[in-house]
Amino acid sequence: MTPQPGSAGDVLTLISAGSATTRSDLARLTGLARSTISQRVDALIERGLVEETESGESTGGRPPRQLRLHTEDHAFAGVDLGATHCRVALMDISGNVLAECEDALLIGEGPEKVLAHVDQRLDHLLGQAGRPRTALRAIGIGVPGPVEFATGRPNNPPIMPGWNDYPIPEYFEGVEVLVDNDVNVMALGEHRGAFADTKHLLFVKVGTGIGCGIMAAGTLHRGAQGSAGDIGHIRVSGHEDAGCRCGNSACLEAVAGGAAIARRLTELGLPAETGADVVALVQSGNTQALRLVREAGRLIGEVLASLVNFFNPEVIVIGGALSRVHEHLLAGIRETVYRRSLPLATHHLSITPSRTGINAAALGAGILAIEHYLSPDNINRIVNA
Amino acid sequence: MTPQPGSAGDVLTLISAGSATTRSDLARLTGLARSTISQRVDALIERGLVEETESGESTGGRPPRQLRLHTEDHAFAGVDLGATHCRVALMDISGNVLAECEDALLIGEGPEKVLAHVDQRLDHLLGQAGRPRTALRAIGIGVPGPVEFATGRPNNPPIMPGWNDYPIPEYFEGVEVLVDNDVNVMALGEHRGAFADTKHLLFVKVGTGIGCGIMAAGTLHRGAQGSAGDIGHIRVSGHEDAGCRCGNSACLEAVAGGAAIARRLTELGLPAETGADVVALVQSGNTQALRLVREAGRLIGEVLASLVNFFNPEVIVIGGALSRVHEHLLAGIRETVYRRSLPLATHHLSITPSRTGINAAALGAGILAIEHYLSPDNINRIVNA
DNA sequence: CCAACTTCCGCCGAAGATCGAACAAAGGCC
DNA sequence: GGCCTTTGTTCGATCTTCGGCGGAAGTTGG
Repeated sequence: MTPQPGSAGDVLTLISAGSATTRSDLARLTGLARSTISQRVDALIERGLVEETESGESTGGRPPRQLRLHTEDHAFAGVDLGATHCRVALMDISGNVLAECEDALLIGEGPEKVLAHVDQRLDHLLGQAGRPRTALRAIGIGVPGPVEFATGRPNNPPIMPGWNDYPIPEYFEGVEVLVDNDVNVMALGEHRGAFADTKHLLFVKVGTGIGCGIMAAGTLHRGAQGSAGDIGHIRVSGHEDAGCRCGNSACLEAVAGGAAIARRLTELGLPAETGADVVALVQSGNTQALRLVREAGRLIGEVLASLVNFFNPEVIVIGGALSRVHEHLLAGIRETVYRRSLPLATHHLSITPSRTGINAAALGAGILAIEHYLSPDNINRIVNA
Repeated sequence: MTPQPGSAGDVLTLISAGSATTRSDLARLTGLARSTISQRVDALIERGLVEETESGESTGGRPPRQLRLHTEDHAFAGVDLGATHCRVALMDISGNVLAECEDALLIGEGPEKVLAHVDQRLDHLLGQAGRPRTALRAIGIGVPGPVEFATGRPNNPPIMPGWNDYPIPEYFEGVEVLVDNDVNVMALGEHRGAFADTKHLLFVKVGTGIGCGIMAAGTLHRGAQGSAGDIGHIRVSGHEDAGCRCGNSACLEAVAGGAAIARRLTELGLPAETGADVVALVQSGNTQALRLVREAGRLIGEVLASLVNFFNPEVIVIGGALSRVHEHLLAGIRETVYRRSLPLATHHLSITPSRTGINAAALGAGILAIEHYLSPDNINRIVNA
């Protein structure tokens, strides 16, 4: 229950985080005797979790033997299930992608069909990477709807017919499965990949709909029912006429989501259906589309301005399909946030486009799986077994 | 760094939280041998942190000796500094109030004068409780403005002239001092006092201004600059004409804060200046005042509806001066939140008035001090010294 | 009222974990 | 090549923890 540094799990955490690459580092960081560290490292090597690489640079004495995660024996999968697609990334224990794939897949087909597809893809990718199925330690899955994280069951998801309360982890046998909302895993992936030393971060996904993943104190904030971050249905002023699929009106998503922009473009005589169509129009230089995207940015910025006052994040990352035209979206967002939020909160705030891009969700889901496996508790269990 | 249950600090945490009251409980909860537990408990008793009380109920065998925090040798202070008042509560280590006092005090007098006043009050209360100054282990202070928690320095506080960047802890020698925003300590006090098993809670203070304390995963979320929870300057729709002291317009505080309501009542020919005046008018049955309070509730509810979608708390507690007429305020808040937030987030959400009342801040500040002192790390340091 | 049973708690030898000193290894520096 | 620095291992000493035993202090049942 208390920080008492020194278990094998802690040692591995330090190696995994890159905080320590040699036995001496570990001794210094943990305060343990060098002999004790050696013993811990030996145990980790014996379990195939750590390996020694070439000797490092000498600093005037014997050069230290470098340590790193042993990347051969284990595999992890990150699965990104969207409304109409499925991406799977196979990763090694240090987060490198070994193989990945993407196909069209309708989530509305229901859990059995979709998960069977995922399972088959997993086998395929494992074969491609030359690793046996038994190497697969954990799977992370991001789904487009709220999930009860502890059980991996979707919780009344609006766009996942047939999935309500379906126990996704039970479908896969012999592997640990973690299921979370897609925006949450994107936030996790972005945080670990690009902003690891940031404590409080918001990841805003602007696609067909609008959602937000929340990193608070370095961990995902999921809220009481796992529905935290559902900012798509926050009301924006001056759009009472815009009805939303949720039954209310003036929801952010109903005026600034990709679908909403597409609809308004269609009304202007520019046929568009999806966020991708909007992006295409903007990239073709259409000024109407550009104006609408920037206006959407302002509306999103209005909501984010409130959330900046409330949550006081260090970084806001903008991702999702529409972030492909992020310069215009960001212009609107920044303009509003910096005008409407308190100076203290905005002074050190940065608002940036996603760095992980299209694969954000799959990578984040994989990281969710890896971090679960590498958690000190789990490692101690493995080492002491 | 890892949960490795068993240090003296952990044992004390279990006793303090009431999770364990006997040595057997401790052995069961920690998984340590009974003999080891006895040794830990002995050390804690020797340091004057734990004491044995009467034997408990027998369950068929020898009755266990009950353990509890030793409340005699230590004292902690919680200080609530408002714009115009100062409350100090002296508490024992288990959070019971030994003595308290309240006086009018203008925070604008500046740190030296105000802190000298606090110091004198502390001596007075210690005398009243019959404890020497040396018994005072830690002081928690809540101030009406943003604070850099790590250093205890106010950060550009708007209503605390002369306090900017003043290192409050250094004023007190030989005692640990923790300084935080007043709303934060109120949230902490309310959480520990009434909603200890709640993970995510918002405490909304409606007084002259409007602020919010955030408990996320059982701990205070302070944000990157310690300005999290500053919801008073979130924009509400349809009140563009209402100018706010922050320079923007349509801020929640400028339309629904106690000062704003008082101003509007004055315009209606009902002279009022402060939140207390508003409360008095409502309690006297004035329908104009009642209408305005309810309307203020709706506006606050509009903002909270957004935050419920974003943060997904289990409980929202309403406190502050205006919560004395909470039935009317809450009616407006509930009405709007339940209409505008997503069903998943509101289904198990409860919105209730504060239970700790007028002393919320002083109690919360005291709890901040006590929890700091009782933190496993600190206790281990004390026991191993 | 007393014996049998249950639970609690301290004592103590055994087992295990950690430490630190000494030593070996491997490079840099002159 | 000799000396210095840093790294890593070996090994006995020390400290911690465990768990069995017995005494303490109750309840239960005849």
